[in-house]
Amino acid sequence: MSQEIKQVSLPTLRRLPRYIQLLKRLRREEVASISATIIANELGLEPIQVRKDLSVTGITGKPKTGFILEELNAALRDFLNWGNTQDAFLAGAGALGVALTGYPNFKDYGLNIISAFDNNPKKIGTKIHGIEIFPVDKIADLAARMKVNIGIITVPADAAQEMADIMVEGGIKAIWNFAPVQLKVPEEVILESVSLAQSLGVLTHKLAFLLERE
Amino acid sequence: MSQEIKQVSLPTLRRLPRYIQLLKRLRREEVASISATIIANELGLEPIQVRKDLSVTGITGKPKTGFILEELNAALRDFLNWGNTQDAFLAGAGALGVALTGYPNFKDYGLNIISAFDNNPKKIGTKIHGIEIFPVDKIADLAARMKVNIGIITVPADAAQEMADIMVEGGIKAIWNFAPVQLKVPEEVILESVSLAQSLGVLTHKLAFLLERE
DNA sequence: AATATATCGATAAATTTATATCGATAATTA
DNA sequence: TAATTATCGATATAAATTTATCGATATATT
Repeated sequence: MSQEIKQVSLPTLRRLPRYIQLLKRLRREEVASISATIIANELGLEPIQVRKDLSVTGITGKPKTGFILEELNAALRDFLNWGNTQDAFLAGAGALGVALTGYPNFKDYGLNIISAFDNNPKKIGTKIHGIEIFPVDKIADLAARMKVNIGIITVPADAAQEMADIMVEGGIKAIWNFAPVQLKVPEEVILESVSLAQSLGVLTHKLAFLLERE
Repeated sequence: MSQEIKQVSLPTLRRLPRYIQLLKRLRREEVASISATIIANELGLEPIQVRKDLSVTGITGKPKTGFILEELNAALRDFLNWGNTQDAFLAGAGALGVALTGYPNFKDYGLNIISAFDNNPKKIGTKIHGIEIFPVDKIADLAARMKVNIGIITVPADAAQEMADIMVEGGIKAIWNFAPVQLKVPEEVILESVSLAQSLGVLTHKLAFLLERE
């Protein structure tokens, strides 16, 4: 991590998208305002925690009624910079890569995958969900020229570090890693990993514990 | 969460799979023993933290050399119950579902997807990665009869809660949710969610912060 | 108009989690 | 064989995070 003036704690930051998800549903139900109490109930949190989390966005609520939904939504999205869509490259057009390019909600999350990359000659030149696939060795050059800031890694574990290096070389500033390895990147590069193993480990351990007690 | 005698903290539990991943690589390099110091260096953690984490498995190391790799690996996998593969149902044979069924490493993580379920009549009866697709309304009955403990949800957000309800009805004890919603399940059911939005939110916020300072 | 109620937001306390300290010990080196 | 070094593991401290308390205030109710 960089020398960032850590203003908001990671646990708080991680909860913010959950609030947005909830608001998305409530907007459809045309709710006008919402209190921290209700949010907490919906998400299984404590009202105090919700209030504290929301305060990082600078928003203020009103006693008795809570927060104006649209205002809160805007404040959260602004804090995560989701209104300001960033272009991204995706490396690895396998099943997971294809799934990600087809995910319809990323535009709401401030992410726009503009190109995919793969080593498989059969895939190069083809399109997945309207996104063209280029050879992997073009990543660095294209990223630099197009000033792409985000790189998504969906290649197998043993190719992931090389892919990260290429992305860094191309000036990519943030890597979203789906490969099951710990990548090494320079301090100033943001690295965020989605680890299925991590999540599954929590589940299997708890399940084992549960089954044991039966 | 249940009334579980919380022995191991969630942060620790979440790090355990990372240790296993590292060991997987080191095993191929035929390393015989490894110290907490080295593990910490590889994963960007503190040696003390690693030692404390590993201690939950009951393993002990030797001064100067550390832990015997195979022993450590076994202890970690045993703690997560990864040696004891559990059958799982997957609901939602879309792109993400397909990607998950094709993921080759789940068998190492104690997970075995045995059947998939979908509402699309065109998909029913077909196979993905050797796994047959059944109609969604069969989930509860089949889960109960086959004593399947794990359900994986990869359906769209608005169908996810219904799917969770069906799984619970079928006696499924642990749900691995990939839909971007907060599911409501009975207290005794384990719920573990993979939230792309959460992870992406951390990334986009940090990136915005970084770009702002340039 | 007065009272009751739900909620906010600031400050304080409690809890959890991470890190530091240090004696003991196995391997290595002099 | 003695001294040195790296590491473990137990205990203690520090830091981060969550939860509690409480006065203030906007809305609803009597």
